[in-house]
Amino acid sequence: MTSAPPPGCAGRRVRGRTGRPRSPETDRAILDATRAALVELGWGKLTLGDVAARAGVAKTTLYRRWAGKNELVVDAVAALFDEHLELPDRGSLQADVEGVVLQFAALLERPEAKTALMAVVSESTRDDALRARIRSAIVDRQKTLVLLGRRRAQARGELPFEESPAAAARDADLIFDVIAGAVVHRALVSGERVDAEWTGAFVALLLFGLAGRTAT
Amino acid sequence: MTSAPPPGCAGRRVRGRTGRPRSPETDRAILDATRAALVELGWGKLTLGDVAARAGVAKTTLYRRWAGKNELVVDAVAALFDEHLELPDRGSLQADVEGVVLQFAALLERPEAKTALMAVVSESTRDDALRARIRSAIVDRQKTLVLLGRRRAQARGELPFEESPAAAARDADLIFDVIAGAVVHRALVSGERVDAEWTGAFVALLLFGLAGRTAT
Amino acid sequence: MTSAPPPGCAGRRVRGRTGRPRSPETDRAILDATRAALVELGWGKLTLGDVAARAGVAKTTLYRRWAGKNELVVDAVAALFDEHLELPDRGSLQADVEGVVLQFAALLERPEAKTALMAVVSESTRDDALRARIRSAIVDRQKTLVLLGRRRAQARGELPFEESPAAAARDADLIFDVIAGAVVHRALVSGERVDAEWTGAFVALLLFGLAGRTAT
Amino acid sequence: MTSAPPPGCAGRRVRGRTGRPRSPETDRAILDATRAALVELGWGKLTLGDVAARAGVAKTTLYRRWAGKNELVVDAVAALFDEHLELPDRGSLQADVEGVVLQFAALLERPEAKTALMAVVSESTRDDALRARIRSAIVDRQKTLVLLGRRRAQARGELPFEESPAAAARDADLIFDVIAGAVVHRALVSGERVDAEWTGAFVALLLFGLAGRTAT
DNA sequence: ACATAAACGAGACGGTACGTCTTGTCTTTAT
DNA sequence: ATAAAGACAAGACGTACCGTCTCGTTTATGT
Repeated sequence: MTSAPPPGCAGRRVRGRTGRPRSPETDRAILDATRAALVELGWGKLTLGDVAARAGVAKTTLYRRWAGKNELVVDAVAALFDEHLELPDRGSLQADVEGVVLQFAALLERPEAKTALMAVVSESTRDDALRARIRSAIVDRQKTLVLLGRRRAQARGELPFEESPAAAARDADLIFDVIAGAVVHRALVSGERVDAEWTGAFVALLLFGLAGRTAT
Repeated sequence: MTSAPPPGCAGRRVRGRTGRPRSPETDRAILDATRAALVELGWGKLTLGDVAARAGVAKTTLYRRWAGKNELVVDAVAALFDEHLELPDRGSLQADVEGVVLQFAALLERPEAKTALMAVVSESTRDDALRARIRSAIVDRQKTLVLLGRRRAQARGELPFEESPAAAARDADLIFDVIAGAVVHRALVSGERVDAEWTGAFVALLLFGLAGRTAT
Repeated sequence: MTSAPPPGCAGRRVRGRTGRPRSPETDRAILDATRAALVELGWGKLTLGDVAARAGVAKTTLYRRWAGKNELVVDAVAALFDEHLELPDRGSLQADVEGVVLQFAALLERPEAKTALMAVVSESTRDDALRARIRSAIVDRQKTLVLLGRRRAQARGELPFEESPAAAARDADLIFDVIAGAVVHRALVSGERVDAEWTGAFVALLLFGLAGRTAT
Repeated sequence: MTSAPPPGCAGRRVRGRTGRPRSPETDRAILDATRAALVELGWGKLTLGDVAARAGVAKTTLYRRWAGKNELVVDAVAALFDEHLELPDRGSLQADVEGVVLQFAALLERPEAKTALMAVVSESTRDDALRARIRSAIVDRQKTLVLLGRRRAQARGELPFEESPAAAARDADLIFDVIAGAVVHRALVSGERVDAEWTGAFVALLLFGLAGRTAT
């Protein structure tokens, strides 16, 4: 999960060849400014006029490329996920899961990710286009980690192969929601740190279950 | 989780006995109007002026009792949680968990809960007072369900007693984050329905773990 | 123009004899507070809540006695005119007029009089009741000075007796408007000081006219 | 006093050449709306939001050009003075003065002038910038009429030439305060009409003085 | 002495306007 | 054609006062 494909900013249509071309540096400057503003102001106080000023860019330019605050922030945050999530092989399913949990937790400690993630999710509950954008820019990218981890565990013999592709997909979705959900809830709703101790306890629960732990 | 203690709206200080007392009907009218406005407009478009108008109340009156949008919405949503979450004894740990998961999912399908919950969580990442308010008004109330469920399961012999109060508290927190997190993530981030099938699979995973399921 | 009749605050009706009587000190405290607030804040920023607070009195008490800002300020300012305008006999018409002009100018240098006078006049252009109140509380009191001065000048032989009472009244009104108008305009509109030099030139003009001055 | 120089609205600074220029029609629309609102509502009830709505303009646009109610109203009223005061040669000093007095009186019968003039004068007692604005926008323009009238009277031999420029200026100021003050006081404070009869008596007094009238 | 009734303080209340801010569009000049 | 600057209409923001109201308390009578 390293080389990001073009951020796919919504307003960008395939253009004719005439006219002054859009500066690609401008894209970067705006996204950087967005992240910086998120850190300082949070979602609620973030304004597009302020982002434009920070980026040294006219508001017009900003609106030419993104439809609004939501779209801009999704793109700005998506880049963070691309840069910071990966799944090196740590030799066992348990170690792999613990690794990705801690990585995800580190990401969620960044103020720009923390604030923005919940905010855009909140907005997406009333905006289908936004939900789709979040799914493709953020959720689906994370989900590949689950698929990769399972494939490795299956190769090691830690997990059985699935009976059908449909069951496999359902199961991956479930595991993804449990892992991502637990980490997000711990970090943002409960407001507690996701440290090694909690991670260990969580992965134990995930692998062996409430009942399984009892038996152990 | 039925009889709600007074909603504890923050602005209400212990006052002297002089002056006209605040009308308690006004409190209710404002909270009802807030929920109605959330359904229609969502968090982003919600306006305190609009809430005041719906409640047939002056903006001043509203600001006299709540410091802002966040505080108001937390109280308005907290009431929903109080009214709609309970844990009737269904005879087994598995049935109890499935019951509460479905109940929680039904709550999260209400548009006012959906939008508002994530929005205030997002804001709480930059506002400690708000986080405390959410914790006491929403999170802690839900957490009692976990404690109650565990006590029952222990009474039935499904779960062992904890070694220490500290360990018990840590474990309850973990279980709570896993259940609530998974349901919220499924419903709001992944945007999929939390139906009986998913619930069954999730509870199986929770009870027996990835490894345990394999063995079964 | 010394012993003021009761300030005649509008709201005071003849009451039954039971019930707690209104405190006369409260009247004074409110009028004093009004003048003090006028000095500090001016007409535009003056608020009745602030006056009440300064007087150590509840807003209700204030509204029980005066209908609003205008009425209150007229009464507060009228007292100033009562206290500060009089016409000692200085031996000649010229000296008498110069004396009253300087006295009036001194009054208009008080910030509370300055601001309040023009403000209530402005309001009175759209409020007949207020105009009547100003006339009886302020204008008529000043006008008696003109009548007194003319009587003295006639006794000295400086001015002839009028042919008819109607002509006498018209002439007194004219002289009053010229004197008061010139002083007010100089002091408040032109914003220049009314000093001995200007007063001398003005009274010379008033007595001898543009043409008469030329001849002299 | 016909062709008005640019109204000189305070907020207008010399700007760079980029950016959308301010619409000059907007200026006119706002000033017209201000006068209309003054007629209907008077100074006290006049609302900048209402003015903006009448002018079909956003409040922001209004505040971009004027600092507040006072400044706006001064400019709106100044235009009236520019349009309605002039001094055609009527052949004699007496006729000239009577003409300008009646003209000024007609102006002061307009409700927008009546209310607004005293109100801004009242505010100007606490605001030096406002006083300066009134002086340059209204007072100084009127004063030129006095200068013009005197020059004509001197040319006709009705008045002598002044000994020094300083004395000339002092004298013009005095005459201006007497004429304007008397008319304003008669019209607004005493609340009586300035008709031909009063005007005749006033101009006679002005030309010949209290003593001079007696001799005649 | 004891009721009656108004005055009084405190402060909630429904309104209205404030002056500022942000949004997304539009219009200009400059590159 | 794109960029920067900034005007613009729209409308929400949170605050301040308005004038009214509802309380509980106090202070004069009139019995």
